Amino acid sequence: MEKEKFYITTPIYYPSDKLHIGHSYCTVAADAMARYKRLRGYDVKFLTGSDEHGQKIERIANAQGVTPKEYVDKIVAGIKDLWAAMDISYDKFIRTTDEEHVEGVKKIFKALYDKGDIYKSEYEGWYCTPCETFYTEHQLVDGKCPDCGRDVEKVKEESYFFKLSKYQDRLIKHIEEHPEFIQPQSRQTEMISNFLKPGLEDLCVSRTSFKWGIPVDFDPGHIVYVWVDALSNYITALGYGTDHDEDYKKYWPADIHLVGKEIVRFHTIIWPAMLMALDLPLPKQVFGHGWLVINGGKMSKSKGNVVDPKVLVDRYGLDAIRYFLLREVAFGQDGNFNNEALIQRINADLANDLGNLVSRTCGMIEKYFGGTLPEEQEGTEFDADLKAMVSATVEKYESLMDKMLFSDALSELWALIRRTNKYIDETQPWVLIKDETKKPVLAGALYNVCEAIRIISILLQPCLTRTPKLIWQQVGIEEGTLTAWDSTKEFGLLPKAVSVKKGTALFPRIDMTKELEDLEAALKAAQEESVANKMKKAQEEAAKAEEGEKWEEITIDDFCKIHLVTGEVIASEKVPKSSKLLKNTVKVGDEVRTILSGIAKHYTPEEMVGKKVVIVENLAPRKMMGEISKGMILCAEDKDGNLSLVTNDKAFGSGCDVM
RNA sequence: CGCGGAGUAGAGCAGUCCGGUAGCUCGUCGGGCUCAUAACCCGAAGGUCGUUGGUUCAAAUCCAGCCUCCGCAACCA
Repeated sequence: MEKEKFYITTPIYYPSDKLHIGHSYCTVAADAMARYKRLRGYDVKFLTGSDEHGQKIERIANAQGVTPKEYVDKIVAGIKDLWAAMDISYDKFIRTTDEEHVEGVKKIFKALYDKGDIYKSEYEGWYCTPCETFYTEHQLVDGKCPDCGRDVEKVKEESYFFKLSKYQDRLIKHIEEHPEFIQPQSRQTEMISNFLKPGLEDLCVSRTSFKWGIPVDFDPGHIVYVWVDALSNYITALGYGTDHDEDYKKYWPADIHLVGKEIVRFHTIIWPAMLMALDLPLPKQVFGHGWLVINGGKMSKSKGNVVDPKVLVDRYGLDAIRYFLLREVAFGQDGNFNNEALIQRINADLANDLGNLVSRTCGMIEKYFGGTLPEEQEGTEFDADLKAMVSATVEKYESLMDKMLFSDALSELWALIRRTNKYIDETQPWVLIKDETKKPVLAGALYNVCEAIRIISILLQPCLTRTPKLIWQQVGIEEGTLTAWDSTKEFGLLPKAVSVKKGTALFPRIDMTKELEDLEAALKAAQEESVANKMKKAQEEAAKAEEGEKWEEITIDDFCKIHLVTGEVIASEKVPKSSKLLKNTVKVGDEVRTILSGIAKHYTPEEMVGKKVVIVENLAPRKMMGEISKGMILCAEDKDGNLSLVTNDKAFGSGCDVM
């Protein structure tokens, strides 16, 4: 009989830096699901990979003095190492630089073009040469560059567009008729009300401004832009468009695209529209999971709070980290990641509940029976309740795992672990051992505990990849029929004469206060090594060298290029929809000008009025949030980012030169 | 009125779709037990469910308004 297939994917990650715990989160979840389905007897295809093209990669590689390919090869090797360290059981790792992917994308692009869903358009716009940027008519300010205020020239830029708008109605219909398509539900509402209902615009699917990508083979100079390139991976990885497309025929459509909430839009609008255009079936479900946030804030390189999963795995072991990721956060929602919660989970759930259960059980069997239970066993009045709990847990666990509710599934499993600990207390082996006639009862009770542990260990397998085997070694469970998934449905399969061998603690307890400091230091050290950090440093040095700001000596002539003058703020208001900007009306001599400043978090508009400030008079005008700012108000900034206006001591009026 | 998420015990969350005794984990306190990784088991204290109003016999849950936080987007001279 042929097995039922199950195709699950993670996003393909962008190798502009080392991956962080957020990537691990998504990938571990996909892995747990893939393992679960395999254990349930499915023919599973689990795909992950890397999205390697684009301008950003091109730039980083340039800055590091290597070719883009050399750069991504290095990063991808690191990603694969990480997945190996985290026991990610992917069946295929696709790289968008793989030949089969490149060929597939070219064919897909051409097919869409031939069908008329991709068309070439002459995008007319304005170009500012010094800024190297295109603007629409609408964006210009008084017919000049909104950025620098200089003249712009009219240019025509060729681009290919995908007729996304054509599929709008079909998309809405599909989403409404398939409530399971976008999960969780809240994302569906968001997609419809935020993007589909307001109307879709055709999508620009080629670029000429960079080279690192897949060329449009019928139009040299054009590079396939991210949408068609990256999203197609889900089918090119299966050999779509080649002569060996058996996998495509077998596994497509995907059962689940697991993605972060920030890219739900691409996967539920652009990707399905592309598939519709290609006359291919749509994926059955797109599941948008939440983010791991650090103390309430988003994890980001600029905040320097990125957590390196490798550090955690090295310190606490893989299963501790996998458990934490799957257990701590309700899947689909954002969840807090912090070191304290991690250590608490390890101590409370893994060390105290699970680890100690195995340890005390083996300890007693060794101590009371020399390591092997006698065949002669009797039941106790507490058995029925334990057995009922075991079979109820198996059922609930399966049903929750089917819905990818990992946290709830583990929560149920841990209730059983606690129940098993309680069973030991109920049966009181340490009392039974004192009465020779109670030996069969004692043996029976310990047998039941071993049997519960056996079933628990089987259920753990999708989530924890190493602990189940360690448990089997200690409790003397032979791998095979006794560890098959379906064997969880029968209590009492373990041979009566269980032989145990107590090993080292599965999860040693961690000293919280001591560990927190060490962990923090280790995570900091790892951040120092990130590409972003290196790039930032390099940029800072380059900036210092090139512009000679702050540290390099300048001549009086250099200084005279900057015209500083006193001014007086005569009015100030908040810029709507901006949290940082104040729009100030400043009197400078006889002139009154508008200057926008990013100081709304430090000064209220009321405080600003009447301030005698120092401004840069001859700074090129700049447009921000739809307003033109002419000049710049000087502020001092301390190391915490607090701002203090530079004023003049004797409160001279406006229009005085500052030198 | 750009979009979305969140506000429930000291902390982190579930419950909200489908109104009817407010639940879980950690922490705190008390007790039990001693096989075990200072563990395990039992019990207790602790909540005007952000706020105001409405619907209802009954609202954490439904409706309307408001406040606060977070994210997206935009932006930071």
